[in-house]
Amino acid sequence: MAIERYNARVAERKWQAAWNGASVFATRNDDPRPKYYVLEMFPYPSGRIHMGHVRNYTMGDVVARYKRARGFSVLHPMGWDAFGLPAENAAIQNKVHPAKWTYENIATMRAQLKSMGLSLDWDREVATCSPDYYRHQQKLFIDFHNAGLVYRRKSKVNWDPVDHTVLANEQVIDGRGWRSGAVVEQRELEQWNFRITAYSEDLLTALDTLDRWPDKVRLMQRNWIGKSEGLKVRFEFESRPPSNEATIEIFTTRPDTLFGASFLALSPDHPIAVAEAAKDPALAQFRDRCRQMGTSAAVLETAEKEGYDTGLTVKHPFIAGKTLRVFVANFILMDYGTGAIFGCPAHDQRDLDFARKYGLEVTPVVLPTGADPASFDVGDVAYTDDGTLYHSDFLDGLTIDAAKQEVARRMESHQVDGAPQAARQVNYRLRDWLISRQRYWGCPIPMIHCAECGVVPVPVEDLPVKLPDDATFDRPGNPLAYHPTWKHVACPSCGKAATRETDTMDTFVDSSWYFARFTDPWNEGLPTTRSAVDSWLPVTQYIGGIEHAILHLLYSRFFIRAMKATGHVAIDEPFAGLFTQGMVVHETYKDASGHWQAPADVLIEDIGGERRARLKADGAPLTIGSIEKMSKSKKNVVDPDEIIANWGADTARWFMLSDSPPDRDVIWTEAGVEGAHRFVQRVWRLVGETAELISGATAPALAAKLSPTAGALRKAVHKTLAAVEDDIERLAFNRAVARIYELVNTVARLLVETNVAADATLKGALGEAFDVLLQLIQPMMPHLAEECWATLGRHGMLAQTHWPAYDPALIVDDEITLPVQVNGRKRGEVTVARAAGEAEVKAAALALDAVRMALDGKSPKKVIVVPQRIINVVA
RNA sequence: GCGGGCGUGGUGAAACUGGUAGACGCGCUGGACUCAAAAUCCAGUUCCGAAAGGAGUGUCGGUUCGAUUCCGACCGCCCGCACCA
Repeated sequence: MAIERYNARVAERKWQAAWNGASVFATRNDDPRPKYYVLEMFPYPSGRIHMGHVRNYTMGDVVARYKRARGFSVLHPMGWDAFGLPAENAAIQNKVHPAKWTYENIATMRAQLKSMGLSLDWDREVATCSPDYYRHQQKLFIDFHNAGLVYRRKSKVNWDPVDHTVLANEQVIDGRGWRSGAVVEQRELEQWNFRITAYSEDLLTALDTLDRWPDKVRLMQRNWIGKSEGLKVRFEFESRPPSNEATIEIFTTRPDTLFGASFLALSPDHPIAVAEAAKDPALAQFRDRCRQMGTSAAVLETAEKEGYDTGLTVKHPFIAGKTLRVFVANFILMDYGTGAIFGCPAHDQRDLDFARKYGLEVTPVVLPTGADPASFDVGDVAYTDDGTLYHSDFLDGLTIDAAKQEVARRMESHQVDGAPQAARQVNYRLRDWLISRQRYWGCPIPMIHCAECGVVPVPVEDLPVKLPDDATFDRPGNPLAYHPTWKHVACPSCGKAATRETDTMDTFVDSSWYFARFTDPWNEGLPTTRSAVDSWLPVTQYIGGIEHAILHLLYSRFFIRAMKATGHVAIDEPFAGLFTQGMVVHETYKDASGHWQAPADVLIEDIGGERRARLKADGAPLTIGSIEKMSKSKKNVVDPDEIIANWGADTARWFMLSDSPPDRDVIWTEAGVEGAHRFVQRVWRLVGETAELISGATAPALAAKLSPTAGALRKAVHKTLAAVEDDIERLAFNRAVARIYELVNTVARLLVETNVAADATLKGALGEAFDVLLQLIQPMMPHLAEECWATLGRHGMLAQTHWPAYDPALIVDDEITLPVQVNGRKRGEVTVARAAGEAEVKAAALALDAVRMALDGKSPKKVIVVPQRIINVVA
């Protein structure tokens, strides 16, 4: 009987409709079963989904379907990170309103995601650009404001001259805007900030509780927060400067090296530097030069340390009569520590470079262990390792740590100009989160500026502050600011004419709480419903790209803390489990004139074992380039729509899971897709060939005494079941796939080699094998699994079926085969009873020909028997 | 510069806490079926060697009965941060 090929196009549409019709994936908040919240990072509606989405959402869907089958009430929602610049750029370039552009993209991408057969609860869909969503974000903003977590301040900002907007520090990469790539300029503007630094310490220490996060991400966040403990030290001026300060305060993490101090350096933006510059034109000039210097990594690396001697001097705190010159230096940052340092050239490379350039004294004060104090000297490399203090008076002989303590102790109790000379200080690299954006397509900041009352929050009953529909995009700058009427309102406090805040929020705000909104997106009155949000959060398993290791994940952690402080949630952390998946990469192809060519237009041939590429259209030879992340610029993209149309969603899903470990990059290849599709057809064919044979033969036959073949099959089936469970729990999808291949190979071989019809117990075992196999495949290839399930005449939909339990008795063997090594090299193997004692195992091993030959009549020095594992004979 | 990670066949990769290196996939080779092709099925496929045997997880050393796994040095690649005092 010929079996028709599996028609993915027809079957996938059919089952998607069937799941939808039965609302299989709609999740109820009042479901009493244990909850499991699996979430993939929601997409930006850029136009079409790409292969990265396919990989991300396939992984999440495997987890969702598996956990559902395991009896959990699974929340698996989807939404749209829908505000942002591309919509506004489209408005400028194509004269289409950002809302229209965005919602059309959403419609396209929703259809694409649905064609993948994802088990999503679409009833909970949210789009961050909808007033139904952002009204609640405005409420959160006001609550944060009232709790002191939002403030406005004039600050030097990173200004993107192409996008005409302010960027957060995190959005400046190598001195360029993260989206536009334009060199960022410095400007002073009144900006709204979230006080993320209020949680610096908590965000840092709580990383230790996130034991289901990758170490790498936790380390990145730890470094980003950048805690350092040190001392703020006040140096007394020898002579008061014209600005009339008595002291300069510096920050140091190395107070132990104070006896090696040879100068002080101030940031060009330090108040004293500014004040001095007002009277010293040369210093003013120097400051201008510093400001013009770029901030890109390339510039900084090559930039020389430069300083300007202010002529001011300060007293050394411990060495009577010693004075230090005060420089303004280009390498001192104003926004870290106090914007001033003391330089100890012997033990800091930058200070050393500076000292050598300006002929300043270099006195080593830390002696490496074992070095000779008489001869130890620092050349052009500062000594920054451990050692013992010397040349340091009362610190001599102390360790670095002890010296730090001693200096702090003495200075804390010593008064200078009416205050302690030093105070212990913890510094963080983390800065507050600047959220003001001068753009239209974002969540309006719900504040009103009144000449009388100052800055007043919009009353909650007036929310949302909606974006005007009739904005225009024909000139640069913020469309909200030059809209003729939108910003003019009455002050909520005094009723007089006032203006709205025209800044909108950074889109990272939108994505900082969407996972909470999913728990009850129907609540019109409040951002969250406490009973829902507290029972669903934290997200059990969050899956997304490593590129969000800092920004999105740190902001979300801050947001949950702020939402807790304002009574919107009870939890401490948003994501209990985090998984960062690798990228989808592809070969690149270039034609003779250096233009990139798309994989769809390329023909790959194997000529004499060498892969060659030609253009499909005219056969022109192409160069095969390196494997890189799929990107439009290199044209090495594969369109998910085409793959799904040609091969089916299940083939795409299976390939995404099978080839590489999920946290590593996966190389998309045509051959790999063909292989995946071959497997789809193979399963279908096996089911088709066997359906009639095993119909009606299941459990009853198993009760009888099994034939050896049937018994062996059952063992294989249950072992695979146990192993795949374990693999999916660890998100080791590639291993699960390999085990499923093995099981299918076993079944296929059995069908070829055995007359199944003659063995009733084997029919039963085979029936069970297919039931289990389809269940194992279901999370990964749900349509195929359903179609096969129906073909076998099983009842109901697989998507609603409970996961089978493996029989623990079947996954252990009565007899085991142990490798036998001689001197650590395998020489043979012995098969013994599982329960065999050490003596018996040893005897069996020594009886092996290979072992006897190796021993050559002598008795072994030692025989190591590792139970259930291995025997090693030491000759 | 600082911090972290990774180097396994032709190739994507397996090998849980030290215990049979290369499971599974791709590719390739041979065979069956076919007038032929596609599809499918069977067999083989780390390297050297006809075989017996030997070598082998970036390189060199160490610990161990036993090392892809642990330790040290080096080489190469990747990622994050970066004048953070």
